Amino acid sequence: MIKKTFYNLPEEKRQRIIEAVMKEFSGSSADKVSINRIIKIADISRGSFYQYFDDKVDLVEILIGTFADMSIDRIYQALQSSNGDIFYTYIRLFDIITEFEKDESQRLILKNLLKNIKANDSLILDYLTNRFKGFEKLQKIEEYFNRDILKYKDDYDVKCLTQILTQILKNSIFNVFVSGKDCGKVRESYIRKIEIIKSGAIIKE
Amino acid sequence: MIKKTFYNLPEEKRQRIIEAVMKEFSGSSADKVSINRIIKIADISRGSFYQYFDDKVDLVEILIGTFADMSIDRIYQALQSSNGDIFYTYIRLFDIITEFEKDESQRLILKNLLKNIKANDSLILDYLTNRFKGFEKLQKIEEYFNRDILKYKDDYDVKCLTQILTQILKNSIFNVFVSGKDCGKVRESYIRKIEIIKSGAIIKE
DNA sequence: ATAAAATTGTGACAGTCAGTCATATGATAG
DNA sequence: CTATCATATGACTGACTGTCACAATTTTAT
Repeated sequence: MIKKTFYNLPEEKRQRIIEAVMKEFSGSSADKVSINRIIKIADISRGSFYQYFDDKVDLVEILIGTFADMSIDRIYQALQSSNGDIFYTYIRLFDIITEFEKDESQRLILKNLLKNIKANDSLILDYLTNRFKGFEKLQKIEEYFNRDILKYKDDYDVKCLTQILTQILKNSIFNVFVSGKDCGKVRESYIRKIEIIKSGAIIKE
Repeated sequence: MIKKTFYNLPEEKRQRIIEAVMKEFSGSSADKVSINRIIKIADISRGSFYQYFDDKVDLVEILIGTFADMSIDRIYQALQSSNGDIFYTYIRLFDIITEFEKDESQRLILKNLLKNIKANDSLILDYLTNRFKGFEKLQKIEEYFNRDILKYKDDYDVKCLTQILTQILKNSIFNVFVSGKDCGKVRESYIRKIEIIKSGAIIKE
């Protein structure tokens, strides 16, 4: 948990720390990140660091929060404009997240961040979902989806479907940022997968 | 890379080390595993350890290899007996892997192993796929699947389909071992997801 | 059998790290 | 002016990994 002392800090100092964290994370993957180096770069004392943060996890939270802040408006907009089409929404999500690939610094930070994230960690997408919970009108992303076009309509089915799509999205994002695969090709394969999920893999008899 | 010196070791000593590794991994998650403790338990010197292994990664390889060895026969059998039904095969894979949940020690090791595995790490399933490459007659698991019942038949489509199924399988395995969710419930949801992928999520018009 | 060479074993050591704690400094209020 | 509270500091502890010069052992050659 990021402590309240961090938010009490004068803007200048807080920014200095955030920048040091970003610098460290663009050079080392999450498990190699050194608090020693960060306090050196940010020019704060060891004791101070532990007065602001519990541990490295807090630093990850800062970074993910930063990325989330940068894209939350566009995601909100994508949800609004998709008219409840769950498949279209997931394609838009991919595009919004891979926007970060264009900025070299952001790409590196995301790479190092994702590289060592635990396999079942919630990460950005779930972080965003949590953020959305704060929105008055939304409880879950799922509620956005128009069920009229879906074959299965009860909550359990919709949940299964979003879980499948989220898994495929996560995996594609990893292929782009961590494995460094060509974004266009990954997108192509991602869309193909969505198509399969949409219309089914077996022939109708 | 596990060094050849490790395999030159007398059986007794090698077993002592493997047991020490298993003991350590059943008590600590992969990132907390201590080489110090392992060499103490196995009663070998620090220098020796580094003559057998490069680093912790090798220990993970030992363990995954052990689990793979335990299940490879059953997986091979499952592939043979499924008559090329890719969906049935993936359900069998889930069942074979979750067998390990019944043994408390194996459950703990797998939990600690999976907990910190990098999100896009190959893991057991891919490890097994690689093993299969060693088999004379097999190149990839995919070649086992009968494409006649599939709507899409070219290589690209089959690859996309197996990737989707593998992702869903991985996620379900994590839910069982790491998140500690009820195996029966996870299985139910896993089968539901396979059903959706199989027959499609949208209504036919 | 003996010497030489290759392999394996050893633990002290250097360098790094995270987290703690007694103490110092600064700010605020009575 | 002093008491209280919030913040800052860096030395310190204990733990960790990977290395290296040297010792012991086994293998090979003579």
